[in-house]
Amino acid sequence: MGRQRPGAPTLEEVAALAGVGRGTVSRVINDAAGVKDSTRRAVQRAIEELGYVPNLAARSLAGRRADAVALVMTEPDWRQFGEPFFSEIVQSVGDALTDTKVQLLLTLVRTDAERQRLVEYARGGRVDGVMLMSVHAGDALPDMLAEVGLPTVLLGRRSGDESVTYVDADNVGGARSAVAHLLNRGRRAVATITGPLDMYVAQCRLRGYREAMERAGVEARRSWVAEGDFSQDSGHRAMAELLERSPEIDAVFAASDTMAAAALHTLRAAGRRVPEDVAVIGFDDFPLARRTDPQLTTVRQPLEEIGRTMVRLLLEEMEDSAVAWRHVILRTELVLRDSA
Amino acid sequence: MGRQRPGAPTLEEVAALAGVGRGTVSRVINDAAGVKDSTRRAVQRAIEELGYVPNLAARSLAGRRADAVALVMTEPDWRQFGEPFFSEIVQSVGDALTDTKVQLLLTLVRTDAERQRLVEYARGGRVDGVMLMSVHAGDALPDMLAEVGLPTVLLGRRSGDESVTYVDADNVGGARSAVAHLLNRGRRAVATITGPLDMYVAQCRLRGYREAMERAGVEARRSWVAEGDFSQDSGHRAMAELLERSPEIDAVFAASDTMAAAALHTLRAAGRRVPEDVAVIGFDDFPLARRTDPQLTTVRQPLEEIGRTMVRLLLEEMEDSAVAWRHVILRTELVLRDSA
DNA sequence: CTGAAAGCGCTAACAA
DNA sequence: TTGTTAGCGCTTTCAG
Repeated sequence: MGRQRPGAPTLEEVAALAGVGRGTVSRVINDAAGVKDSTRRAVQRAIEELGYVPNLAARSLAGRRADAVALVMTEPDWRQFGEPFFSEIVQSVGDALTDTKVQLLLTLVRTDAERQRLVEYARGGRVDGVMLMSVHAGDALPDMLAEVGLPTVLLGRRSGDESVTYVDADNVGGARSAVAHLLNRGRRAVATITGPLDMYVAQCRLRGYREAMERAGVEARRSWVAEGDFSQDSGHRAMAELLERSPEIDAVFAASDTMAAAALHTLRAAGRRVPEDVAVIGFDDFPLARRTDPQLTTVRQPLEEIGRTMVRLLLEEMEDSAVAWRHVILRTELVLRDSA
Repeated sequence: MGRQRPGAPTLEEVAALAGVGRGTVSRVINDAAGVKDSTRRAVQRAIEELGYVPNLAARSLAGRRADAVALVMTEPDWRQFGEPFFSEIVQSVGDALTDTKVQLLLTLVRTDAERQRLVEYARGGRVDGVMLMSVHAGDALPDMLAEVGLPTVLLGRRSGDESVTYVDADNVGGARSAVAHLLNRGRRAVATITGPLDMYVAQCRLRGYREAMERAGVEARRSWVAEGDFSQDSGHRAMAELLERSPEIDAVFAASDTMAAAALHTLRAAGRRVPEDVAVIGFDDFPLARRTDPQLTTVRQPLEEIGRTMVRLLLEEMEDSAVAWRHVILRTELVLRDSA
C-alpha cells in the first residue's frame, strides 16, 4: 500500500500537543481569521515539531474542494505532446496557477479505457475542474464531464455550436488575413496544407483560406488543398503532393507552423526558391519555427492569453457553479517576416 | 466549490436500491470474491441505474490506496517538456500503466513553491508513488519524498552514490563506445558537446568521452569540450564555439541528439561537409533526429524499457514497502548510419 | 455468503 | 476566541 505513511501525525495529535481543540488547528492550517495570535503560533510550533501534513483525502471528504485541476490532452499519439503548441499552453496554464494553491495535473487520454478512467477520477472528486486540449470532433469526453456538473473548459471548439465553455483563437479570421496577405503581395496560386479535417480548428482555417480566395475573386482549385495532421511528417508529405500535382503554386498557407516549416524544407529540396518563387505562411507562432525558419511569416495565436483565460474561466466556474457556460474567442495577429 | 456533484448517489443508496447491505456493494465494486452471482448482478443493476461512481476521497480515507502515481518533471523551463526524450518516456510510462487501474498524473515542478506543493500533495496521500524525470544534482525533492516513506523512482542519478531507487542508462559506456567508434574510423580531433554539467548524466557522458580518448591514446584538448544544455539552441552555440576555437576538429560527439542535429546544421552552414569532413554522433535516439538527419549515428537509450522499468519498480515498492531501494542500469546501443 | 458497525482525518456548525 | 460534535462516503472487521 502506498498510502499516506501509516503513523503520520494527525490534526488531533497536533491539537493535543498544542493544547487546543481540533477546530482551532483546522482554522490555523486554513488561514481562517479569528484565532488569537499567540494561539496560532503555538499551533504552528506543534505542526512544525510533528512534521504534520494534512490528509488530503480527509479534507476532500469533509466537504471542501480537491484543490487540484486537470489539464487533459486527448490524443491517440502522445508524441503530439512534444509539439511546441502544447508546451506553450502547459507553460502558460502553469503560470496562471502559480500563485494559487491549486495543483495542476496533466493527464493524457489515448484510449476509451483511459477516457473512462479519467471520468471516474474526476467524478470521484479528485479534481475540481478540467481543461481539455486537442479535442477531436466526435469526442464525448467534454460532455461526459460537463453533464455531471464538473467545471470544464475546452481549448478550441469541437464544432460550430459547441455547448461546453471554451476558449478559442479566431481561426477563420487568422487564416483569412494570412491568405489575404499572400494575395495582396500578388500571389495567385495559393495552396493550403490543412490540419486533420475531423478537427474543427482545421475546418475553420480551411474556411478562412476559402473565404480569402473568394473575396479576392481567385478560384481555389481543389488540387491546391492537401490534408495534413499538424505534424512535421504530414507537412512534408502534403507539400510533396502539392508540388507533384500542382507545380504552378506560388504560395502556401499551412494550418500549423510545424507543417509550414516542413513545407519550406520540401520546397527548397525541390529546388524552389523561397520566398521569391514561393511564399509560405504558417499558423501559430512557435520558437521552433522562428528559429529554424526566419523566413516564415505566421499567424500568431495568443497562446499565453489562451492559457490564462482557460484558467480564469475554470476558477470562476469552480467558484460559482451558477454560470452555465461561456465562449471566448481571442484575436490572432499576422507576424510578418521576409517570407512573402 | 467544484467537489463531487452535491447530490451524487452514494454507496448507501445503491445498497438500498439493490436491497443489500453497504458491505456487499463495496465487495462488488472492488471485485472481491465471495458474492453470490445473483446478488452481484442485482448490485450492478442498481449501480447502473443510479449512475453511481465511488467517491475517491472516501475510499482513500478509508484506508486504501489513491490508485494514482505521479510522473514529475523538474525543470525551471517547461519548454523542455517538448523535447522528444520526455515525450517518449511519458509515452512508455503511460503504456506500462495502461492495463492497470492506476491513473497517471504528470506534474511539472519549476519553483520551490511548486516543489513544496507537490510534496504536500504526495504526502497528503493523493498519489501512491512518484517517478521523477530530469532531476538536477542539487535537487532535494527525491529525498523529501523518499524520507517520508513514499515510493519514489528516479530516472537517472543525481550523483555517483544515489540512494533513492533509480533507473538509468549506461551513459559512460554509451559515450565511450560512440567515441571509440569515431576513433576507430580514423578520426583524431574528436570534440564533444556536453549536457549541462550540473547533471550527473552529462558528467557521465563526458567521462565516457574522456575514457575513450584516453584508451586510444589521444589527448583530449580542453578546447574540444563545449558545454550545452541538451537544447537545440545550445547545440548551435556550442558547435559555433568549437568551430571558431578549434577548426581542426574532424568529429563531434554530442551528449544529446537534439544538440547533435543542431551541430550538424551549424557544420553544414559553415561549409563543412558531413560526414566526409566531420563526423557527428549524438546520444539518444529520437524520431526527430532520425527524420531530420538520417546521417546521424547515435547511441540509443532504451527509453521504452526505461519507462517500463520505472513503473515496475514503483509498483513493486507500492506493493511491498519492505524494499529499501534498487538501482537498475540499462544497456545502450550504438546505432550506425552513414555518418561516421 | 451477507449485514452491521467502527472508524479513516478532517471541516464546519454550534456552543460556550 | 475557542472547544465540541456531527458527519463526509467508504473499507473492513466481526458476527451471523
